[in-house]
Amino acid sequence: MSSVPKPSRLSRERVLAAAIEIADRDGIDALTMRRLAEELGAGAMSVYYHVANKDDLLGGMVDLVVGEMELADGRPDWKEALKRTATSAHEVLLRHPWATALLLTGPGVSDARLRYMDAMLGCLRGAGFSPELTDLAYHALDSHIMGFTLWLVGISAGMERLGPISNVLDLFDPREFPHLAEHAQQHLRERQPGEQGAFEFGLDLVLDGLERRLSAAPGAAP
Amino acid sequence: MSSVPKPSRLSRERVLAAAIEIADRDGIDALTMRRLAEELGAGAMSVYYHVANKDDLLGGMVDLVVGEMELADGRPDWKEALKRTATSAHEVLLRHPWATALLLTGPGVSDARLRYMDAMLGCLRGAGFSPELTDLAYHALDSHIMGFTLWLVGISAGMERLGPISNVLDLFDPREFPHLAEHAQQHLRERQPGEQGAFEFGLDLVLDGLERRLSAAPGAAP
DNA sequence: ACAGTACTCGTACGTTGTACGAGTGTCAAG
DNA sequence: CTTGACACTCGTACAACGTACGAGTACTGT
Repeated sequence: MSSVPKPSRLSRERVLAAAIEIADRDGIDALTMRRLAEELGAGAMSVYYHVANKDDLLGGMVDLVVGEMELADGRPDWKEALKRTATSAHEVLLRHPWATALLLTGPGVSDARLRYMDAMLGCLRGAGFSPELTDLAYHALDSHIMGFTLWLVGISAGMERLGPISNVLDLFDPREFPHLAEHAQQHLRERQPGEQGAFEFGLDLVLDGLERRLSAAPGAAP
Repeated sequence: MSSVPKPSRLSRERVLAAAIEIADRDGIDALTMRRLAEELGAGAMSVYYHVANKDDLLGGMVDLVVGEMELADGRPDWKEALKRTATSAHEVLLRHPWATALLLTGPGVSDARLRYMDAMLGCLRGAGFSPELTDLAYHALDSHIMGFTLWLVGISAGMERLGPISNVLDLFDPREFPHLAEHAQQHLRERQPGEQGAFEFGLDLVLDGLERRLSAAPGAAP
């Protein structure tokens, strides 16, 4: 009768979507197989027909998240192209704060991940980087994207746990850690624009450095 | 009779040391409260007298690991000083592969961590960076250290899971991901020196960029 | 109508973190 | 020596987790 499967029927897509919703809303620890099944209005074990096990579930979720990222294209301005993918990846990962840790510690690499990597590598090679430099550049960029994002979601989670305000100076003695005190006050001055700026600052640092390395030793023309 | 507590008595130090040993040897997943107690020759619940709960245990472990890291000092060559802390942190984290993820996702900041941060911030301020630039520089450096290290331990673990050799080209179609294939072969050319070089490459990228930003806008003399 | 396939789910098991409270040893004061 | 307080150990028990197993149900093509 129904050409579209009734909402009571499950599917891998519905399972993954519900799992992502739970993780986004209540955190990755709240994502239980039973809780996921409940959200889907199904029995606990029904999920296992569409997903091999929890690792497979997590892998599928990460896959979808990575799929949201904008791929590096072959526009003439390679720095701009890389900046766009990097910023896109950063923003996507901030939308799904649980994903970054999974991406870095997860078991396997998904197809979407391979596509993302390949696009970035292609962008670098197209810009004239040698295979060796491309390799190094890729890891420098990826480290910054992942490292910065993971740090940001980490302290965001920490902030929430500590309550709304909780004077920062209660956490440590400004006498013992004078530079840290200054650093904390620095962070309280600006809000979101400051954090975003920090990501782009480090990104520009890496990109500018890469540009200099490129002009110092341009790749051999094939 | 015994001035030194008998080895059958536990202590927070003995508990944390045993926990780190288990995590280093068998991975963080093998670290169970029961397994830890067994290693200590004690009953499962005895551990809880010296440690509030598992989070406290993990926090204490991370604290010890961070304590191993070489602090940034005030030597005249600030780039060299930062390179030393960064490399030290990288090496320490490679000795304890489980620690990086905990450091970035863990609940609270420990005293050792605060000391480490303060030393690095102090080094930057001493080099003449303004508070704003110091803030940005610190996060750029930290992101690279953590991001690169976490990526490295991640793929190391992944490699072990995949078995000894397992031709890389079996993982994806070189036709579909040509740049990725080149990247993989690039990685197989050199061994350990290549990976270490990649960390220092990204580090130099950041440090060189910071030096340029510094000379472009030197900090105000206090 | 029937066989087969696709899918659902109730029950049950092993493992985990840890709350609870009863035990043991040591030591200072009476 | 007795007594009580304290520091510390640990056996039992429970709730929550991932998931193996197999019986149940619904849909499909013949």
